[in-house]
Amino acid sequence: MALEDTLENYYSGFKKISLQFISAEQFKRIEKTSVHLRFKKGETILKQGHPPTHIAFLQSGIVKFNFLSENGKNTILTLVSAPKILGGANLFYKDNNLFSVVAVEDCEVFLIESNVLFELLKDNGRFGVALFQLQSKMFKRSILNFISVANKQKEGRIADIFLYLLEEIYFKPSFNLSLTRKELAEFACCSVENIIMTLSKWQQEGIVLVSGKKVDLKDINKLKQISKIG
Amino acid sequence: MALEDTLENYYSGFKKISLQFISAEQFKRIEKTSVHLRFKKGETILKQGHPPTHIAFLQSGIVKFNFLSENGKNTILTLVSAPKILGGANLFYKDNNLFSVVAVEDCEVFLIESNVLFELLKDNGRFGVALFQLQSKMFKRSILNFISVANKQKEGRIADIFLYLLEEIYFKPSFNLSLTRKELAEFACCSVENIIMTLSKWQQEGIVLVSGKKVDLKDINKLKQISKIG
DNA sequence: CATTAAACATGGAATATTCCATGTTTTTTT
DNA sequence: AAAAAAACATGGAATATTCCATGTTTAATG
Repeated sequence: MALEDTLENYYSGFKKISLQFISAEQFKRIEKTSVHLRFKKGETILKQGHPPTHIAFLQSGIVKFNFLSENGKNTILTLVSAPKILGGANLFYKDNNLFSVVAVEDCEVFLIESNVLFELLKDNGRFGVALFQLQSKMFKRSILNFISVANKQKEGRIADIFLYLLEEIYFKPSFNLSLTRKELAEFACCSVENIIMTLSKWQQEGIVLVSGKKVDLKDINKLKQISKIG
Repeated sequence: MALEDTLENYYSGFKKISLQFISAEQFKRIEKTSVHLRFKKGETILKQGHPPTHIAFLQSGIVKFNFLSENGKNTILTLVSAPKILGGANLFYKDNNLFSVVAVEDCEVFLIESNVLFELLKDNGRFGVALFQLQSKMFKRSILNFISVANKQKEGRIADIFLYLLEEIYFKPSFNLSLTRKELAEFACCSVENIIMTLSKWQQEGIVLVSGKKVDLKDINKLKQISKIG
């Protein structure tokens, strides 16, 4: 297989979406000023506070959106799996990046210069609307998660993030968790102890089967019920 | 003053923004299918769960973004003062409205058919980007508020919403509160008692002067400090 | 203007959550 | 492979928050 073909596969997701709205020629302009990169688990792709010089298209892997508060506390705003356009609230926002994007699994990323994409959007309303819609859809889940955090107590919140992992990240009830207990706590906005105790409790009740990073959601209806009660 | 002139003033804010990006002729297309409405305090402008048939441009007044959870709990996602384009996450999102928009002060609203605006955006990338940026800016504060709710405890959260009221709604330290204590609680995600007790405490400490709906933020630096500590 | 409902206010009991101490297991580094 | 560091796990004390009971004030309604 020629190098060209391999590269082709790298950004095929983004290219496929783009070519629905812009010409091959216009896409070449994006290609020329873009780079393909691999990030290892734990590496930062976009950094909070930095100027939004790049938009990232996530080709493969899983990333977390990380917000570091003044008081040093970390919050995971959302977790996202490929293929997705990243850049988040930063995408169309002119200020410095509101949050960091960090790999929680090895990732392949297509880094696009934001001003190049931006210029293209000005003459391609449909493309802009499409990208905006992709963003909005992604953030809807994030907003719902926040509402969960705001209104429910720990069990309901933890149930919500496991349902999120099932429905948006792993797509099956049995998976190898990419997040540590600490990260789960940062996602559900509770203490690490809450995560551990709740998982132990659910294990005893037969709702989940947990062993280290291995997770098996045994009773999804029960999880949904816990989520609903709050 | 002729009726025409009066109407002109009604949607001047939106017209002014729009004409930077689209032609007068194109704006006429929006005008034709749009209506101007007044909403009294408490009335719902856009309803959660309804199809997103309209986008609202808020000409004057103050509105809250209301989310009603399955368990019956209400959350105020954000508070917004005119002039602003509403529609929220709904604006570019195809699903039914994610939340309600409700007047907390008497409002003047320009209701635009979303498919008309949408069609226009397809041929006017700059206009779309401008609207998207307005949205993103509005939601940035909302995201920061959520992070506050998720990470800080009640005093820090309540400090944050009063700083928000100062910086984004009333623009001066002394104002007539549009929200009830219950609504403040729904905004800060705590109990009504927390709001009342905290205000009493701050009153005694000379940080604020509260008497019914009248609020005077006496020591803004102290509020910022409370916000920072969490 | 009397009546009713809603909003405001206070304090203590009940509950939820975090913090801390301690120990084990797993992963990473040398 | 040993040592160090990080992650995982448990339970009780300390703290934060909500819930409940009760009463007052303010706003809405017939």
